[in-house]
Amino acid sequence: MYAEVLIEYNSKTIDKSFTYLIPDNLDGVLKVGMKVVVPFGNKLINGFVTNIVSDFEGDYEVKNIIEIKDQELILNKELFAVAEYLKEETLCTKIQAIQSMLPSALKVKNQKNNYEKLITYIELNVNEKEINNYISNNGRSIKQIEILKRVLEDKRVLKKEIMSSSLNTLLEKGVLKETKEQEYRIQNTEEQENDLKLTHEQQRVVDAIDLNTNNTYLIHGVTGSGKTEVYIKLIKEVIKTGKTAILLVPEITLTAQIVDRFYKRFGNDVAIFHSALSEGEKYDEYLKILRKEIHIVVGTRSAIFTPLENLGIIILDEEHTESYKQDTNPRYHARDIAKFRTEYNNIPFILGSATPTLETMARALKGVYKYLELPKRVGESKLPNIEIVDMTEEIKQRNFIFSSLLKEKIQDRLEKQEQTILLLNRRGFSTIITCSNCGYTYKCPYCDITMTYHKSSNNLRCHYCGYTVLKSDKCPKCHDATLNYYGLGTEKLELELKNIFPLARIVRMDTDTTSRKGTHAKIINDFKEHKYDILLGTQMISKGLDFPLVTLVGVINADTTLNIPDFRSGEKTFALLSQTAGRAGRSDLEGEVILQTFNKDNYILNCVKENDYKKFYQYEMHNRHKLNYPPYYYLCSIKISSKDYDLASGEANKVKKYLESHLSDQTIILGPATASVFKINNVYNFQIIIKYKKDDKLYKSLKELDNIFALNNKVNISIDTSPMRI
DNA sequence: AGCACGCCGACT
DNA sequence: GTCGGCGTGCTC
Repeated sequence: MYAEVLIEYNSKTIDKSFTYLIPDNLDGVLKVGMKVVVPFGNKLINGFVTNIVSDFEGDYEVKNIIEIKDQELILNKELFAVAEYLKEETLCTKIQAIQSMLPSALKVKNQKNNYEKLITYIELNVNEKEINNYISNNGRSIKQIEILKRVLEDKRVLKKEIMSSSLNTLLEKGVLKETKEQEYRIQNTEEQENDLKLTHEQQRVVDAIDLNTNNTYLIHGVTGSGKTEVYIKLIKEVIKTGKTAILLVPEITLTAQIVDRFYKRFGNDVAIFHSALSEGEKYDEYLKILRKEIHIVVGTRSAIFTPLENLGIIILDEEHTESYKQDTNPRYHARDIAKFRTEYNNIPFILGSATPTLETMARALKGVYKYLELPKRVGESKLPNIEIVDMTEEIKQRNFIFSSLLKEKIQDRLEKQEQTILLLNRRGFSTIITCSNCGYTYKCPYCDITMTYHKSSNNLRCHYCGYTVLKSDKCPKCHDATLNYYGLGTEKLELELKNIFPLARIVRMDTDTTSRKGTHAKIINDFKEHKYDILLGTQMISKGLDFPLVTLVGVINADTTLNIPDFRSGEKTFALLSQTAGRAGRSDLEGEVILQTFNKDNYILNCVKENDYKKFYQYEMHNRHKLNYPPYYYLCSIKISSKDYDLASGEANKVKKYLESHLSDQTIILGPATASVFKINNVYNFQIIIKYKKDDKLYKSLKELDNIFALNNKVNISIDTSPMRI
């Protein structure tokens, strides 16, 4: 028998399987999907068995499979299908697809194979009578007798509890023996809680979902509307029938709280995956799945690849979140993989969000997805009241960071012993120019995105289409000479806050203060227990957190995300601000939100204020239609990069010509333009954007391009078929 | 990916 | 005359 093996090397030139002979000792044992060691060239490397065949034709000599690695790991049929889909969609190699689906401990190249955490027990090695004989002999130390009695009584004792030289003596004499057993690093210790009674609205949503067909549902529920309870109920129904479930969540701020809740409601039936887990922890969680010990997976993006068999439902919470898109190869979106798996298994796919992406909402309104709404918060709590503060006026009164209204409200909360959350939108580009007097930013007239400043040439460029204007000395709108780079850090904000409120207990949460493992959860817990009055942070505080005492949310600079050079900046701003506002007033205390801005008349900010998603949707859809953006057109982005400027630019132009001659006339090809990060590590980046509705030749042409550049080691090409930002 | 083979420049 | 540059091609 022969095995076809996919080799660990990730290269376009060997993206195919190689045939090996199955030696007698592995005949019948070796299965498709196993990881094996094989000779390749003059080395031993790893690979995956993709097929087993009885005969083989070829004029080369086949070598033997050496051995099986990671005995428990077997890629099932579905996973292979997912890998194939991933390869086709993202233009990566097959092995890279498989590689990205596995936890690092099981990745194909991994040489280490002792991830199992073993704990040692002590047991009797001889029968009780002999032990008693041994004890009754003279000269046994008190310590020895004590240990033996303990083991006689408990039969099995943790070694670390009785570790001593006496124990070693007993082991050497062969009276006692060691046994090792694997222990999972993560074990649920939460107390079990009973199910909550769903509200009528929640129940209506649950009832509307058919668990036996492959429909996609959008649950559009405002912040605090109790989506998680709906998910729990659905999953309960699914596992009742013996099937399994995957719940995808955004990054860790949210995972911690949701995981707790799942442990409380599903006990040990849950495996978890997120970036804060160690390699060993992820390995253990993966084993629980392979051993079919659990039915539910809760995790971030990569959890969509977990090999749960007999899947019954996939739920993608906070559907609009960007972290579902991987921005390194393979550039997949978890939503697409989830779609694929739900179709494969003929099961429902649930998308949940308070602020769905326009793509999803458009599909829901067209009836492609079933639309389900949770328009009200659970219980007594109401959506917060939102106020917009005009910072151009405040600046005249020398309030540069905090408006007088925000200061007043914070003071009020401090007195009332309630809590405040302050959001600082830090993701501003330093290469964006804003008028600090009126808030004006340069926008491309053709693409409606913020233009980026290039210091060397003192001009502003659109990195979608390449349109360029010279930077003027004065603001083109208010003619004030205050055009500058806008930037403010959380640290500075914290300092300023301490000056104004010296007695307030303030905690800051951003990438600087949460880099160490566990600090994240600690800040959140401490804040929840009211050890602090004010939580100050970046985007990471905007999602999913539930603090009953928070009644005030302040957004310091609501504009920053509006000015990100991206056609989705409006959508992102709406989502971020709505989500952040949703942190206020989640209990019976009423919440209030203050948005500080230089653009008080901005349409999107006013949609946030009125909490009107539909209005935002209409407005933004109109923009997208006008400028041929999604959901009206699909996008694809191609990045061409090289250390050599002329080479990069030249190849980029060739790529454009190639596309123009190969793609449909209906397809729009923009660029090449300088990419949003034009020069990084001395590498120049150019970008071409493709907008298309339907183009049968697209994937074939992209593949072709990719293959051409695979042989070019001076110029690199990177294709993203579902770009989040371009 | 890694390694061998092969064909042209400056050196013990 | 040889050492070594990296372009090309192969690995079951």
